[in-house]
Order: sequence, then C-alpha cells, then structure tokens
Amino acid sequence: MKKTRNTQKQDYVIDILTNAKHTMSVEAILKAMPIKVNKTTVYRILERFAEKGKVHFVTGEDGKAYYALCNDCNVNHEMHNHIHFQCKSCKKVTCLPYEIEVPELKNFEIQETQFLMIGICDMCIS
Amino acid sequence: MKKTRNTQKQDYVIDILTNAKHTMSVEAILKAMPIKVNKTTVYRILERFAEKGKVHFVTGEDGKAYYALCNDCNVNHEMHNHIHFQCKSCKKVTCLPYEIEVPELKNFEIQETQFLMIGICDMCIS
DNA sequence: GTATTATTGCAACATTGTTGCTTTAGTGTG
DNA sequence: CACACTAAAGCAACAATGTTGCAATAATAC
Repeated sequence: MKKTRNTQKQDYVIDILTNAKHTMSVEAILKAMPIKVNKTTVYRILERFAEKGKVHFVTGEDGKAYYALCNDCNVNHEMHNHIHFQCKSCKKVTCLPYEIEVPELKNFEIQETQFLMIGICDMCIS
Repeated sequence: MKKTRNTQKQDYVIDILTNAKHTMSVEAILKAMPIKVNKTTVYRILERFAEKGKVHFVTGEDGKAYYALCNDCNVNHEMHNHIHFQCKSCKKVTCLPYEIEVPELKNFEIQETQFLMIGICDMCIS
C-alpha cells in the first residue's frame, strides 16, 4: 500500500462533501473551496479517495462525474447499488436510499454499478 | 409535428446501429460511415432520432454517450429499464436483457433511467 | 534539521460535444 | 420539369471537462 499524507486541501474536500446535500461535480467542489486550489489537485484528490473507497462517483446524463462520500458503505464494498437521481433542470444529482437487486451475470465480471434516474426534482417541479 | 426528410446519411446511421453488437459512440459511428460525414451532422441525426424515440443512449462511466436502436422498445416508451454493461478494458457498452424494477418516488418526476454496470466483459477477461 | 517523496501547481493539451451561420438538397406544388 | 420552401448538412470556431508531464512545495520519518 502506498503511503499517504494528510493535507489541508484533502480535508477541505472531505468537509465539503460531508456537508453536501447532493453529489458534487469537480466544478462545484472548486467553488466551495475556502482557499484557491488548482482543479488538477481536486481531480487527483478525488481519484485517490475513490481508489480507497472513501468516495464514490456517478456519471450524470450530462457526462460529468458527480462525487459523494461513502459514509454508509461497508468497508470492502465494491458496489454501490443505490440509485442516483439527476434533475434535468437544476442538474443536481442526489443519492436515493433505494437498493437495486443486481442480477447474476455469467459472462461478465461486475466491479461497479451506476444506477441513474433522470427527471425533474421536487424543487424544480413546483 | 415538425416535418422530417429522408436522407442517405440518416439511413447510414440506422444501418450502422442495426448491425452493431454494442451501443456505439459518435466517434465509432463516424468511423463506420462508408462516406465522409461531419460530426455535427451525426450529433444532430442522433438527437432527432432520440427525440422520436427511435434511438436511445446511455452515458458511460467515461462520460461519453453511447447510442443504440430502440427496436425492442414499445412505442410510447419513456423508460428503458434494461441494464447496460460497460467494459473497463475495451470500453464497449452492451445492452443486457435484464429489466430493473423501478421504485415509486413521490417527490420526483422520472423521465428516463440509465442503469449501468461496469466491469470486465467476457472477451477481455479470458 | 535534513532527506525523501507525496502532493500541489502550472501550462499545455486531448476529447467530447455545442453554436451560429452558410450551403446543400429533399419534398411538395404548379 | 421548374420552382419555392426549408430541413438537413457542412464548416469553423468555441466551450466544457478532464488529462499529462514536469517543476515546485510541503508532509512525514529519521
């Protein structure tokens, strides 16, 4: 296992994701940063966290990656079988507390899942 | 309803998707074209077909859109509740014949679904 | 304090997709 | 067929997201 270091910027990313109501794009995380951080840095921080399973991400319908903390995931998770919802209007991606029953597939080795539902959220519909 | 015209290039796109074993990216469709076609043209052809429900697309983990014909979809579909599988190695996206049971959501208006499983396909695993 | 090297910053780039405008070419009508 | 209408296609320039290589910085162990 590679050695890791604790840095202020990594902590900020965790803080921001902890307080987030929705999954966040890199752009949104950058904007939420209290100090100036390079985008490459955020990309690499998230990449490291994703490898460690501390963070997971979904790809939105818009092709952008949206990140969230993995608080409620068990330690040696490889799957995140809950659903995500993306609003077409405000683009926000939300984790929904629904588990999806994943079928057994003979010929494929499944490593991750991304279940995305797209529509209009309650804030935008009214 | 807006008037549409039949063109050779639209037909080629349908031909290519008809013979495709997997969903295809715009890049792949362009390469499969027997004649030179502008990428903007392909984007707009797919956009029109998607509106008409003739074609559907999934967003891969890589953020790219992958297109497939909607042959087996019922006419007034809005949902495509089958699963897609993307291979991390060869990047190919495949439609799988598994339907997902979609939960009822009170506060959200669901318009589409994208269920993506990611891993290694049978061709790449061996 | 010093050495090691993980982390960050920077700049340049790659890829995917979009926009505005002009040109081309289906389609319906006389 | 000739013509008008306008959907579709082409082109160029752009925007957004994400990546890469390398130099600078700073966390950690000794």
